[in-house]
Amino acid sequence: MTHFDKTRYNARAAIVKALAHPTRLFLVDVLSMEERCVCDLTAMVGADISTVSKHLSVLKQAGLVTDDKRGAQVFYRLKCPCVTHFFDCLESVLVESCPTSRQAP
Amino acid sequence: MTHFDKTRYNARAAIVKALAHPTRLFLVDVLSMEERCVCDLTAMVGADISTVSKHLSVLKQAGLVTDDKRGAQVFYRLKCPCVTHFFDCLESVLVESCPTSRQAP
DNA sequence: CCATCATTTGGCTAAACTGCCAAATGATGG
DNA sequence: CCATCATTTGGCAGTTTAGCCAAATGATGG
Repeated sequence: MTHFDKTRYNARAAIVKALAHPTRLFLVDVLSMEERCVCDLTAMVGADISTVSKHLSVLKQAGLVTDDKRGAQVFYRLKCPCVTHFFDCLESVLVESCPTSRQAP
Repeated sequence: MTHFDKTRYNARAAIVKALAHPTRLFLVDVLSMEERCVCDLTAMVGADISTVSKHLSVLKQAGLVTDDKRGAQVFYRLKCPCVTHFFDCLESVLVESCPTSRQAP
């Protein structure tokens, strides 16, 4: 693995790490539909608002979402819609490894 | 977020977590080409063999790879080829967030 | 059997991550 | 200005993760 490779895989891993939490996956899923303010997201997640704010900042730092302050509220939205394809792939991995999905007989 | 949702996002996060490490992303990338034994992978990664073995077992437990013992060697291969699409998506996120890629003027 | 090669497992320390509370910051409307 | 609402930041305790070494397991070939 060359130095160039290391740099590349580190960059990729930074993005994957940002997604590697159930709450953050949920946030990405919600934001893929439409933008939302932090208080709405907090209500949906059901955790402390500071916790949700930190999760959002992780996603933001990874370049996955952007925020937009309007009045006292901050609205977040998904920056890269392609992230949604992630979920299709995740589901197919889940189906693959799920004991109920058998190979053809 | 319902209990069902929580379960679903936990399951997805388990897979994403398994990918959330540069070495494991590298392993998936290599294995997407062809199967490899642990010693080959270890040489490519350039870490202790026990470290690589543990990374592989993380990927295996997440259902991303399978292994196959032939003689004294263990060969790993990618179980779900769709994971490769991940990388395309990751790259586009990187391009998006890269300062050198500007918006249309 | 024994030595050897390939791999996994146990264990340990350092580092990173989570989630909550409390406090700070910022905007809004008297 | 002051009180209030929305959000972020600091900080702490508990949990998880990473990577190395050493030891255990498993197959192979005398």
